[in-house]
Amino acid sequence: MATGHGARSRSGGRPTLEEVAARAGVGRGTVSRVINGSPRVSDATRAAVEAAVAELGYVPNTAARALAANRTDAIALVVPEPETRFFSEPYFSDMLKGVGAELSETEMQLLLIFAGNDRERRRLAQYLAAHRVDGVLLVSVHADDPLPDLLAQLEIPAVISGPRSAAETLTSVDSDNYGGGRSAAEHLLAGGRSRIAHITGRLDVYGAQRRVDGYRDALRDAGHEVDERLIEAGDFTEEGGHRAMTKLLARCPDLDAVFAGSDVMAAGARQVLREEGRRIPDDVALVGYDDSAIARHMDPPLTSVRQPIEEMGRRMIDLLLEEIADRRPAVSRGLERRQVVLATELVTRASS
Amino acid sequence: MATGHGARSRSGGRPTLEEVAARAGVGRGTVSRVINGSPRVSDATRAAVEAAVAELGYVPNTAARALAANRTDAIALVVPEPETRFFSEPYFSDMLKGVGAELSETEMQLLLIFAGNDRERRRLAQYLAAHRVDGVLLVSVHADDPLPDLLAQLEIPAVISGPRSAAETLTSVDSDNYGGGRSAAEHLLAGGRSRIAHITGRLDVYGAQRRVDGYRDALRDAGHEVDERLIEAGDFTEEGGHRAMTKLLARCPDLDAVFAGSDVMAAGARQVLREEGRRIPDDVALVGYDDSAIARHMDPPLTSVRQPIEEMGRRMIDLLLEEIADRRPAVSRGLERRQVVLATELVTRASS
DNA sequence: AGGTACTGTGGGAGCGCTCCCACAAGTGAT
DNA sequence: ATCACTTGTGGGAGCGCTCCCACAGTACCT
Repeated sequence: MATGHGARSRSGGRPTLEEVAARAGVGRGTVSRVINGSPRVSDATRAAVEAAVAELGYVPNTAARALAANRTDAIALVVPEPETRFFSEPYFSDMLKGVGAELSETEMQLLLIFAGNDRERRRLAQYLAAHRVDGVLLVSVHADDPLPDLLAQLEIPAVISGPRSAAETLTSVDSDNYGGGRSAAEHLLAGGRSRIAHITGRLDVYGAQRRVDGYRDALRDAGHEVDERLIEAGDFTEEGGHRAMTKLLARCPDLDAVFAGSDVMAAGARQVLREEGRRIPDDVALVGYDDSAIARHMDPPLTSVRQPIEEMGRRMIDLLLEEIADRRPAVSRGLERRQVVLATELVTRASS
Repeated sequence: MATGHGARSRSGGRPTLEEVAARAGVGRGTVSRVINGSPRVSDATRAAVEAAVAELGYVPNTAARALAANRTDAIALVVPEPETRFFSEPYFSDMLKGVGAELSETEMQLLLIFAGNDRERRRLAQYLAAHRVDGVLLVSVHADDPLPDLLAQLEIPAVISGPRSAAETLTSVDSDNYGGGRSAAEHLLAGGRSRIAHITGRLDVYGAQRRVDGYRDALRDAGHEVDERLIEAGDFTEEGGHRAMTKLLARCPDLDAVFAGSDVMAAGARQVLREEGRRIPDDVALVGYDDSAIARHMDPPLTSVRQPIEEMGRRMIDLLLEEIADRRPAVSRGLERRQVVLATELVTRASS
């Protein structure tokens, strides 16, 4: 029965484009043009359509649009880590803040996807294969992660937050880890320290390596020889910092400064120093990395290298949106790989 | 050009249902049945279709499915708080863990949506109006939040994690706050304490009120009269706990126990007690709520009421999926409102 | 033999949008 | 007046699915 031959059916009574068109006395195409902000519409028509949209409370059907236009208006922030780490590290929350801020300017929707274990990874692969997002933001990727290659194979635009190596093929955004490491060491040198130890981050993280490089070059350029016994590998955890500091102190009791590759590791190191009766900064100066909340609340407050993480998030979105916009014949891809590097800043506090 | 009259077009060369059907030598409908696990397919046909799916690497097009079936296979976890709180409170991370675990059994996708400020709230309203999710999980909702009503109006299935009041109309999952408050007080009474103070949570949070109720009833049932001067309102923050403890101590110097409405507030209270030279638990016994990481690491370790938050997340998903499944004529809605309450558990440590 | 029922299957008719071609109407040069 | 553009507009033809009706085939009763 019924006059209706489609409209007003299953979708829960929501108005459709067609209904808006009828109401405004124009064609379907014209309404579509107004909705999508095409300039090829006269002012009068536009006004009429907008009125009809408002009266009917029209909201476009995303599924129909996605089907017809072959895009989803959604991007995913993929975290190849268990939820736990995501929540415990301020890095992610800052990044998310920047991403969210930049994205709120657009119509894009952000999905947060964790891929910490095999099961989750398989789901993610399915998800990506179904092209349920227009692009992907990848944070905290280890050197041997296959995810970037999967993304490339599926031809899904992606931006990575820390390149996996100097030869990273994906578009990437990073802070200047080399410069950060360098400035930390230079600051300690300028303070008259000469036996400067370094607790590194996980060395399969490219950024951690770069910090070491910066530290080395700063010492060398100041005319010091780099004493390898003053370098000890950590793993970004507090326990790791604790362990490394213990070893360093045993090996080089004469050290007068420590540059830790993260604030959390600095906290671990501080505990050892205190237990051993070394005063900070009088006996040993301490510098961290990240300028996280820990740094401000530490006793004494910790000098630390600040990374513009929020800004990184914003830039990642910018780049990703660009990549999505000019998705064109695969030919021009990969040639002009883009790497953005943002400056770090040393925040000086009482620990040095 | 082209034999194709549709298939093999814009979608980036991904195989379609039709192509799978051709390959398997069956009709479109049959393939659809196999994909969706309908029992009305013969074993031989099913095998043939599955083979074709595997060979072609077929993955259903979500947009097309959503359009045709009027569902999205996605649900949203809506957090009406700024990101910051979300990250700083273990409550959310535990909840997310439970939710994720339960959801990984299904094909449903989880979206995390923050609605901490007006702008984000408007976006969320748009999002919900567009019916981009099949259901919503609501956590940490204040008494006067309009979100639940919006959801009801849009007829979107929703489950709330802490009811706004005893008269909550939405399906809800909660822990037994009354029982938790009661067990904390009973524990202190059993330990021979008689002047038991209580630092409450924000009283516009229903659960916080219920904890007070439990505390009151426990004292009353033990034959004590409730001294209102022993009750002071906090706000779930450490500073709030600090303030409240200061007032309580000034008002009732003879108190011999404190039940704080959260571990974080207990931490604030502990600091005051220590500064005032009260030994824990010798002079004053202390009990918290949440059994968070803080409780275990406090000095002395804090007795606390554990809520099964992960389990709550799982139950919320169960209920939501049910509601989505039997979405039927609005008539049967709202009548049988469902409230699940999970038991709490007192974890005894050295502070009491 | 006819009826009734159920099982398995094919394929038409949408879902609500975007894309794009066709075309009317206006503008200005020839 | 003619031609060549430009601007604005309508609507057909899909996008890849699900839903459901129709129907062939088989089985089991009368």
